[in-house]
Amino acid sequence: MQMDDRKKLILALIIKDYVETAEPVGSRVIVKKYAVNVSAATVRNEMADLEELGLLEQLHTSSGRIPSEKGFRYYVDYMMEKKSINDEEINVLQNILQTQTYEWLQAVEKISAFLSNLTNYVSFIVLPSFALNEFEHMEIFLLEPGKAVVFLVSDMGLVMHRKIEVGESISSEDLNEIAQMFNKIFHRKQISDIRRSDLQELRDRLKKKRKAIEKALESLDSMLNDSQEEKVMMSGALNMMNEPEFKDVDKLKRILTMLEKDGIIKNAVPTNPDKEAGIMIGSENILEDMKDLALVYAGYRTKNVIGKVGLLGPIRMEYGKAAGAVESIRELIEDIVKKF
Amino acid sequence: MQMDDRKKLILALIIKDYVETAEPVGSRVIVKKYAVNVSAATVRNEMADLEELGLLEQLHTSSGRIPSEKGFRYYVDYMMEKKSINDEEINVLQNILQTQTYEWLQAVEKISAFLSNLTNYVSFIVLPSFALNEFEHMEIFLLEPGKAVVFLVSDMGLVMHRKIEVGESISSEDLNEIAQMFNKIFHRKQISDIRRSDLQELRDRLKKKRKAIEKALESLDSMLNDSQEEKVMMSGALNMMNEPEFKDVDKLKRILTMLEKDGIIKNAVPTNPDKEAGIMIGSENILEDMKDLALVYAGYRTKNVIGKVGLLGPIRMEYGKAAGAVESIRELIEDIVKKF
DNA sequence: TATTAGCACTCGATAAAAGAGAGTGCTAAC
DNA sequence: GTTAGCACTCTCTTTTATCGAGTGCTAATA
Repeated sequence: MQMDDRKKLILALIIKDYVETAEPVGSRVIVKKYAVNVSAATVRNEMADLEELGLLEQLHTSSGRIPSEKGFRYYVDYMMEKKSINDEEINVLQNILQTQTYEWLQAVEKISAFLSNLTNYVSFIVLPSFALNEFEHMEIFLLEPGKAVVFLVSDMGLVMHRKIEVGESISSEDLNEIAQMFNKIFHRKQISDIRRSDLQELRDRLKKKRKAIEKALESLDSMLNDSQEEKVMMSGALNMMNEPEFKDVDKLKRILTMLEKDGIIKNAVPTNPDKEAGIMIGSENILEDMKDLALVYAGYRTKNVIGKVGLLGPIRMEYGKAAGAVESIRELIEDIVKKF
Repeated sequence: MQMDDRKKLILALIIKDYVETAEPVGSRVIVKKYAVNVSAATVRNEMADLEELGLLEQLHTSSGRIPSEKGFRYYVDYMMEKKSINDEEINVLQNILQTQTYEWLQAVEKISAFLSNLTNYVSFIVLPSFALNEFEHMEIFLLEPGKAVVFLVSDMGLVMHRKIEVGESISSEDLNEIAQMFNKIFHRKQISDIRRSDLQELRDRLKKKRKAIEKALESLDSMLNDSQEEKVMMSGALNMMNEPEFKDVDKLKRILTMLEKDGIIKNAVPTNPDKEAGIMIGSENILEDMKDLALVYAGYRTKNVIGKVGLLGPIRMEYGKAAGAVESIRELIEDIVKKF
């Protein structure tokens, strides 16, 4: 059996209606609500065909049809139109970013919130691991005798700081010297290339300021470790509460608990995502736990590193809108990155 | 009518059972389950008295009794025993803090998570506004020509940083000079005392490095603004899903949406909380939106500033455990503060 | 040959009725 | 003051009846 135009139309209408109402769609609805120029009986025949093709399913004999995962897949592959975010909305966001953010991380948070508000799905942004970037600069300064702060800056402009305790006898100049030494050795190295052996070498060179150096090394080490992981920003998790498929508290609980779990999203999104939005529908998802959800994602590039941005929602998702929004935001993030 | 010992016992047992089961408690349960040495009929008489006193209520004529808000209040005021966290658990937390935290904020996050895990309620910690503390130190350094980072340190050990753009011609030494100037003027001032007039004065003094100074001032200003607000850490919000009173998604949604709202907790907790746990039950709460919840809170002091810590849960709360936990954590926070 | 009107049938959803059971309040006896 | 006994109340669960949306099939129609 072949898909002809009428079958496509009916599939599209069923998806549209189902996405809107979350209810099975009957033949009458198609004819009346969408003013299709054939009778209900004809539509029923087509629906039976679509079911045979695996694109629709019936919850029970006398219910209307709902799109199957395969049905959504067909729609996404052959019929979907992406709806980009309009300029007005982008301007709103740009405005927020310009007036309210000073840091890259803060900006990411706002963007994520914006994306989830716009779509009413759960949005996420995965930040490329700091570890892939280059060591740009470090600095140590004395707060008071015995206490100092270590700063680490990557070329991406990420700044981290950590307080350390040093010997009471250590002076500002000592710390400066240490910092300069560090900078000389590490400058422009990939942070991930800095091995413990380097650190050991350094440790040997300066005997005198032993404690201070140890502590500085420790703090660097911990910052590196800390930043080795990709960070994930998620927002709008509570939007899931609005979806009728999760109106049962236990189901909702499963979903929200899962989303809260650290690293779940990192693992859910394929590595090396493209600029084009990728879509995973229900059981297509990598993770078993996500078989009741749909995922729309894309990758953004910052220098040589790839970050991810995307949306999570029910299988009954507005894929066109979601994909369009994700792609728009993906582009916007790349622009923002250049600024920071 | 007076409260005698038997009435107290029965009230306590009803509360205990109701907290445990979330079901109305009948006279038989009291007699059988808790091996009280009187007959069910006697208990019924006492229950009728307790109802007359307003400490119990009945959902309908033939249901068991549940404690009223007034009943919980009586219990809390006259009968509750606080259950502190045991040392073993405290050790677990201490361990986490020592091995996994480097920053005050990080520590607060862990503590809050610990508190919510321990009690299965929603925990929060309100950080005293940075603005109340003293300006300790600032530093500026050059990242690359035209770009610099400004650091601000308070005596509480809070460190903030912000990137700024300066003129290409500005050298490291210039920035140092500016920083020293700032430090001289502001050292040990209450951050909230730093007025724009001070900033203006400074601006006038150094004409040459105009742009750099402007930018540094701007960044300081924005950091100060940023930190003027109290920060709130909340964790375990999803614990609400476990409470039978919120098994209805709409109710749950109302609660979670409210909790997510920025500043709600800040406003919910009375100012100047004591070391002793304070308790607000249902409609005793300041905020109308919280009339279905109970709040247990205490204040911790850091130097001259007061922070807040507490728990939110259903009215049917284990008040003894909650109050004990909050007070233990309150103390622990004060200890931790001293370290940082 | 494709389309459609007509109709019996299915099955979930809602409503109404019946029954069970937990718990009470009251009375009278201890 | 306490308690056994008992009628009564009211929710909750189960059962039964009814409704109606939607289907699939058949036969008529264009």
